[in-house]
Amino acid sequence: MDKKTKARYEAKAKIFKAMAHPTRLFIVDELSQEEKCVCELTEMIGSDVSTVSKHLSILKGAGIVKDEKRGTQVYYNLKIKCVLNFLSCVESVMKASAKEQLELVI
Amino acid sequence: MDKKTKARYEAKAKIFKAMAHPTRLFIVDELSQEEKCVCELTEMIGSDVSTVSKHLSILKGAGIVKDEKRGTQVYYNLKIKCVLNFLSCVESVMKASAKEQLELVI
DNA sequence: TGGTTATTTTGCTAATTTAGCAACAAATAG
DNA sequence: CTATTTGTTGCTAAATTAGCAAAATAACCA
Repeated sequence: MDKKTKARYEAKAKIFKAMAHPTRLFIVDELSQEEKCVCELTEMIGSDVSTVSKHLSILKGAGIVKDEKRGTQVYYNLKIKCVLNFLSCVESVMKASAKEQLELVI
Repeated sequence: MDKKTKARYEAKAKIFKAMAHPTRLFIVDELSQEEKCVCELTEMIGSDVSTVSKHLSILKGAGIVKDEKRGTQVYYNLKIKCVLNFLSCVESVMKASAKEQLELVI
């Protein structure tokens, strides 16, 4: 595998990694409906603000969300809508696995 | 967040995590074209067989690929085709980020 | 049976990721 | 200017993951 191809796979993996955390998937889901400030997300999630802020900066670094400061608050928006398609596929993976499991038992 | 919802996000995250590695993305890409045995993938990837086998078992555990033993060899197949749609979205995330970067420089 | 090939499992260490407290920074209100 | 609200950053401990190497398992053939 040449260097460029390898670098491309690494870059793609980084984006998957950014989504590969339950809290961050929750954030993406919430932001798909409407923008939210860090404080709102923090309350929903129930972790420390610093933890939530860090999750958001990972999503931002991956180019998945964007932020906008308004007054003392920072609002986050979903930047790339197609990531939602990921989620429906993931659900179909889950369904297929569950179905198989079930068939093993029956 | 209730227990069930939390568990669902964790399950989804697991699937993302399974894809969140350059080698595993490469494997998914290769398998999208045609089935391959562990030995073929190992040669392409250039890591230790044990490492490749572990990557494959992670993809299998996530329900993304399936295996089939034929003689002494184990062939792997892509089970869920829609994961390929992920990849095109990931590419659009990458393009958008690169474009932004470029605009900062110009 | 014994030896060979293909794959998986296990043991181990190094590297990465995560959570949350505490300190710091920015914007605003009084 | 000082206090308050909101977020970010630095740091540490705990948990997870990666990858090599050695041992174990399985199928095949002489």
